[in-house]
Amino acid sequence: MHLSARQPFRLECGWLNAQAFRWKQEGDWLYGIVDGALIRVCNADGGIEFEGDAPASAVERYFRLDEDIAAVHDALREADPEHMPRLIKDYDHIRVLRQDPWECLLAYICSPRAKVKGISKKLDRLAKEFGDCRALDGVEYRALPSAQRLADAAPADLKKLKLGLPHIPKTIREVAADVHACELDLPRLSQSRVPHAEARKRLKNDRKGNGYHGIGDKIADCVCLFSLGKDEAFPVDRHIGAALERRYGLGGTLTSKRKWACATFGKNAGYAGQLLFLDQHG
DNA sequence: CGCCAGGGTAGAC
DNA sequence: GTCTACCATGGC
Repeated sequence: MHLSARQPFRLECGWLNAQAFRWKQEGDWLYGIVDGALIRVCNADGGIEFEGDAPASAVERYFRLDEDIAAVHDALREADPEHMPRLIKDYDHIRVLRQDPWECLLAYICSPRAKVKGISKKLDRLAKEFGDCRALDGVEYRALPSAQRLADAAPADLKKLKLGLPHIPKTIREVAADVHACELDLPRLSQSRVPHAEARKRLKNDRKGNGYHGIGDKIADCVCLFSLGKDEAFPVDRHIGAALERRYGLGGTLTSKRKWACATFGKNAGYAGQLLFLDQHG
């Protein structure tokens, strides 16, 4: 089925995986899971072509095809006339995705001190061990496991997947249990009336106010931006930090850099960060 | 502020 | 082949 984009849009495995990690290219098609269903997508005149069992509305929402990206670009050019025009020229085809919040949270818990490709492999191992099989025209693919499935997983089975830093299996189990019990209510946090600051605080701490080990500002902001629709979130990692120092002469802590970006780019800070990341990253 | 925590991997040789 | 530095980090 054809879906048209409101403004310039082009799929590429590179920028897709910099946010969502699990899209796979096979020939002209990109395979991935949207709304629980395996789909394949490719670029088509003025938009994309997709096949699979996900509703068209879910695919449109995931890629944010109906977004008025030109208005975002206008605001960013005005906020920073020195750097943004060139970045927008090079990356006007990308969007900030709207992923499934649980899958996004799981992915970024696995992200610290790993490269994009390494994170993809960890998630593939999780999907192979615990996830359900999906198929499309003979192509098989494993979905990421549900929160319930991981909350019930044996710690040893999680540990053997080599998910990286030692705290990660325990954090996954704790967060999965809270998500499943709706003590960490991701659907609620995705509502536009829930402010970014509240969503970030909820992602970092459990209901008793104890911090989840390994979920700090950066990971919480990635989930806010890439799955909860908080476009003002500005996750600061090594690449973004370096870009801000090089382009804007910024110094200081990660928090001060984040605040500078929020003050400069306002409600579109997340898009600015994504442009800086792609430019810095390659 | 400094340091440390797996483990895969890209790049140098 | 193998040695090394580095990685969408956070906690102490």
